[in-house]
Amino acid sequence: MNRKASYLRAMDTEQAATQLAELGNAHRLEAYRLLVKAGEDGLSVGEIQALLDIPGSTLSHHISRLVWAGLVEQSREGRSLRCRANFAAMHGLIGFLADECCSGVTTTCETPPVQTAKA
Amino acid sequence: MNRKASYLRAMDTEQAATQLAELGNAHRLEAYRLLVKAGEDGLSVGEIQALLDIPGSTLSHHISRLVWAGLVEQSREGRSLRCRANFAAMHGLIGFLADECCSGVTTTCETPPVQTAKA
DNA sequence: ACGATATTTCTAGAATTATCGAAATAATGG
DNA sequence: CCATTATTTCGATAATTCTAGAAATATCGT
Repeated sequence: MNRKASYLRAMDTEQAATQLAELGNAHRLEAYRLLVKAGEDGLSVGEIQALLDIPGSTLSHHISRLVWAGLVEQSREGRSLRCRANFAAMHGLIGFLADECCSGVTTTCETPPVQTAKA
Repeated sequence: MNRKASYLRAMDTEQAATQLAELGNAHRLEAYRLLVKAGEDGLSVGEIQALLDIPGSTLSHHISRLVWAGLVEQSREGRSLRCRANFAAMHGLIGFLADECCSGVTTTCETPPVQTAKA
């Protein structure tokens, strides 16, 4: 953890490793998946905390890492901080993994997924 | 790092996090990508070492983690240990990441990628 | 059995990460 | 301004990970 996400260039190994490492923790991965499910509406930190049931300081630590890695974005809404998955980053990461490996992989959603039900 | 890959069930968060964490290190990710590129031929540990230029003990440590996570498989060939990417695991992981997110993602290669040139 | 090659295991220090309570900061509504 | 809610920052500790040299193990050819 020593390099910020840039998005200016195609994903390099270091950036991909950074993002994979941040997703490589069960708490963070669960939080991230909740955000992916939530789509463009996102979730507040408190909502995530209620769903994951972990101490606030611990969750804050994990979310800040996801934000640092460029996988999650935050914006304040009153007293709450709303978190949203960065879908572009996700696609970039999947593309990186699939590159040189899975010729059939295509990611077609530029925007968040179809909203069926709120988390 | 406290749980072996099972493959008996659909990927769960813990297993996905384990595999993501193992890919979340630049040395391991580079080694893994070399193996993905190499396709079904794979590469020996020594060949990977020559390409990555890191001490043998360090590389051995990283490869053992990839093997432990189920991302790489090894088989002895004489004095060398041949390493191959586990493409099924890779597809499972990409599927897990894409699930609930990227409706357009499909991975179509069951077998290693088209062999164009050796690494 | 010996020597050479390939790779792992052992070991240990440095660095990073995870965890969480307590205190601090931010925003809102009286 | 005060109380309340939401979240982060601080601080401390335990645990894990990274790194790499040295020694050990495995395999082969002779």
